Parts: sequence; structure tokens; C-alpha cells
Amino acid sequence: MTEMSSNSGSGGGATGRIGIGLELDATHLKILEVLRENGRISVSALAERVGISRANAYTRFEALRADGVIKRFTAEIDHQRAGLGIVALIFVTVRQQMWRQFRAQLAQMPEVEYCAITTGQHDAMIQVRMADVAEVHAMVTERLANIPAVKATETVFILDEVLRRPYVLPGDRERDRGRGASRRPAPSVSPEPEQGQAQGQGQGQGQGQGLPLGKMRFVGAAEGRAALRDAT
Amino acid sequence: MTEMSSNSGSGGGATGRIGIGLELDATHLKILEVLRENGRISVSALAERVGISRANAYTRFEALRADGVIKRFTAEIDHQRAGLGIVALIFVTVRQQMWRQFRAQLAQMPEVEYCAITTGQHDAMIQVRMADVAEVHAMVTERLANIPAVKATETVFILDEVLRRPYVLPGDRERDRGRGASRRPAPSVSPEPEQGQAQGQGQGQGQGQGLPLGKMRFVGAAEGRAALRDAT
DNA sequence: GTTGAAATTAGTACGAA
DNA sequence: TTCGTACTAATTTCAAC
Repeated sequence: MTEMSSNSGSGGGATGRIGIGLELDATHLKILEVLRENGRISVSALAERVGISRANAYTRFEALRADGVIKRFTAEIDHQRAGLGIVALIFVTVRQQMWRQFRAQLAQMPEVEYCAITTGQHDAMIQVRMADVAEVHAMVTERLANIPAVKATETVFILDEVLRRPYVLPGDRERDRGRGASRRPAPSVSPEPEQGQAQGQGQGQGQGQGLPLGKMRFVGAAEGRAALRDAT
Repeated sequence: MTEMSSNSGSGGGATGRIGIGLELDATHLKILEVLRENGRISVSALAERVGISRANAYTRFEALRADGVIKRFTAEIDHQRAGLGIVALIFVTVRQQMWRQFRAQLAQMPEVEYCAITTGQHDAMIQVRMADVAEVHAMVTERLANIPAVKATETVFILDEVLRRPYVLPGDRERDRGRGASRRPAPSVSPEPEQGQAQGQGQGQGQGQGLPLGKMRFVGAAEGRAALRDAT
């Protein structure tokens, strides 16, 4: 079912905080970089590309896997070719204190590719992939509408997927052509506890103040999004 | 830079339409299913799990790869552990006839994980992953704001990623617990040309009519989103 | 499309630097 | 820790069926 809770467990209690585990050095990141581009590379070839010994590569590879930094390996497929060429985003308003139910229902929907709880006007964003537009319609009106936890939805279709990267790594930033890149120090790789704190507090509201340009908007969480924490 | 244009080339001219290529049968889909869960499985083990001979598995595997159905293999990593625990969605309004420039600038931003052109109030959605909230702020105000093609942005933070599947396959639908699943015939695997047509016409607007419930909204493209096609 | 055997490569377990 | 090597197990390739 591929459930995640990467960002949860930060604001509430001490639930499930495992500790920092592995400290990632430059070599680890280099390994991840290679694996992001070619997940099927042999460990020998990986060792060569990273510039370490075969044995070392095996050790680090296993460590990354065991520690959960690498969650899994997967194939990236062409959805068009596989018969699911329509992508839609469904923004969902969830009824208060029905988060748990909402999440449970979501797990029952295999056509959902991605779901995230967001700040802003809506509570969650769902990405679905279907064979045609009518299927999206059916999914929203028949399946989502029948979930009591769903108060309202807003559906938007994706006309074109401009780019999708397997994932972003720290260090990607350094490789861009130097135009106005932020001059703040590079983020430490091992995450500080403050990071998690920041999320749980409905961050984002105050960010818009004092902007030089009026065209930017940062929108925080609606009403009682704090109830989110109880739902996991 | 991992650029995609899966949905493009449908409405406009005959540009880059390659043809159907490979016809995917049930075995192909089964292979994709396994590869989605374990991208590093050996072809031998794959053959066993799918129930075909090794030689057959090799042939099909190669065909899927050569035909582009499988675009690449990648590792799924824990962003929190890698030091990029903050995820944000930036909804962008793009200035008319500056799409090409917008796309070009996007390719220069390695911190962008996903970008899609959408119908609805905004023109595009960008997903970024950063070390902290301030970095998102800096990215939006310093980098995005400096792009002339960007008329306005709206940023929303992701509080929790509930689920992320590597990708959805036709057939996933059949496996769910039978609650109100649409009774329409299963989509044929080889995509019909009508699919592409549907997208190019700014679909979605009419979909909301005649809904039994008032809480669903389908929102089509704003003003002149048709200009999208010229931008590729 | 399948099976079986050879060649290659991958994964493991050491000791040494 | 990391490296290098030798050993074992597995995978890929190629053949004939």
C-alpha cells in the first residue's frame, strides 16, 4: 500500500522518532546520485563510478538500504504507453476529525498515485492516473463523494508533465548555473530536530510578510488543520 | 534534465507521434508490476515470479526497455534522511506566450522535483523539496520571482505525504475491495488515439454539469491555456 | 517460447593497510 | 574504515530443442 509518514511524528509526541541513524557523507550522496539515475546498476559498477572499492560499496549500499535512506528500487514507466494517459489533481477538503477515516479510504484506492496533506485553501491533494477523463469524473463523483470524510473536492487536469525527477538531493543546488542562488550555507545532511518542529506549527503564514513583490503568496493551513496529528 | 512531454504532441500537429510501438499483454503488465515493487530484481527471479521462462523474460524485459515503456530504474529515497524534509507546492500563473521561457528556466532548477501544466485557476504546479522553510521562501521570492514568465505564485506547504506509489498500472483498479468501482469496461492497454484528443481540447469544463452532489468542482483551463502547445 | 549448459559476473568473507 | 583478494553462489548468455 506504500504508506508513508515521513513528515509526521514531529509536532505531536515522541512517537516513532527513531534517531538520526546513519550520518550521510559525500560518498553516500554520490552513491544516491548514481542510484537515482540507474537503480539497476551493479554494485561493482557503482563502486567504480563513485570511486571506492567494491567491498566499501557493498557496505555502504547495505547501510543505506538497512537504514531506510533507500526505501526501495522501482521502475519508472511511461504511463501513456501503459494505458493511463490522463493525470488529474484532486484537491480535497476533509471534514474535521475524520482524517483517520480519510486516510483509511485512500489506502483502498489503487488508482491514487500520490496524496499529501497541505496547508492552504484545501486540506489534501490527490494525484490520480486514469485511462480517460470520464474515469476521473467517475472516480471523483462515485468513489470520493461516497467518503463521509470528504467535504468537497476541486479537480484539475494535468495537460503536460514538464519534468519529473526521481528525487532531489542536497547538492543538486550546487550544480545549477549561478543565477541568484541563495547564499545561505549548505544544509547539513543529518537533519536537525528543528526541521520537524517547523512543520508541525502550520508554517507558511508569516512567510509572506515583507515581500518585495506583491505577486507572491504563501498560504498557511486552514481552520483546524492541527487535528491532522491525531489522525495517524 | 529528465524532461518529459508525455501529454504533449496530442492536440497540435503530427509532431513526434511515434506510434503505438509495443502492444502490452497481461504478461507485460505483470512484469511491470513486479518491477514497480522491486526494480533491482534479477531477470531470472522476475521470470519465476511472473511464471515465464528466463529467455522470455529477457526478451520482454528488453522490449519494454527499448520501447520506452520502462523509462529508467531508480531508487526511492527517504528525503527526510537525506536532509530535504520540507516539501512545498508552488502554483504558478504564467504570463501568456512566455511558456517556452518558463520551461527553459525550470530546467535550470535542480530543486524542482515535479512540474506539471494544469487546468484551473493556475497554470502550473511545481513541487520542490528543500532543507527548511526559509529555503522555499528564498526559492520563490528570489528565483521564481525573477523569471519574467512568472506572473504570480501561490505556495502551499506539504504537512504529510500520506502515500506515494511508484506508479499506477491498469489492473490496479481490479484489485481493490469491491466498493462502488466503476462498472465501465477495463481500458484497453494500447492507447487509442481518442485519448490524446480529449486532452488537447481543454477538457474538464463540462464535466461538472449534472452532478448529483454540489460539492464537486471540475475546473478547466484559464484564459488562453491553448498557447501551451506552442511552447514546446 | 522453452530448457540446459558454459561463461561471466555478482555477492561474501576474510586479512592487511 | 577502507581496500584487495580469493572463494562461492548466482545470473546472463547462448545454444539446441
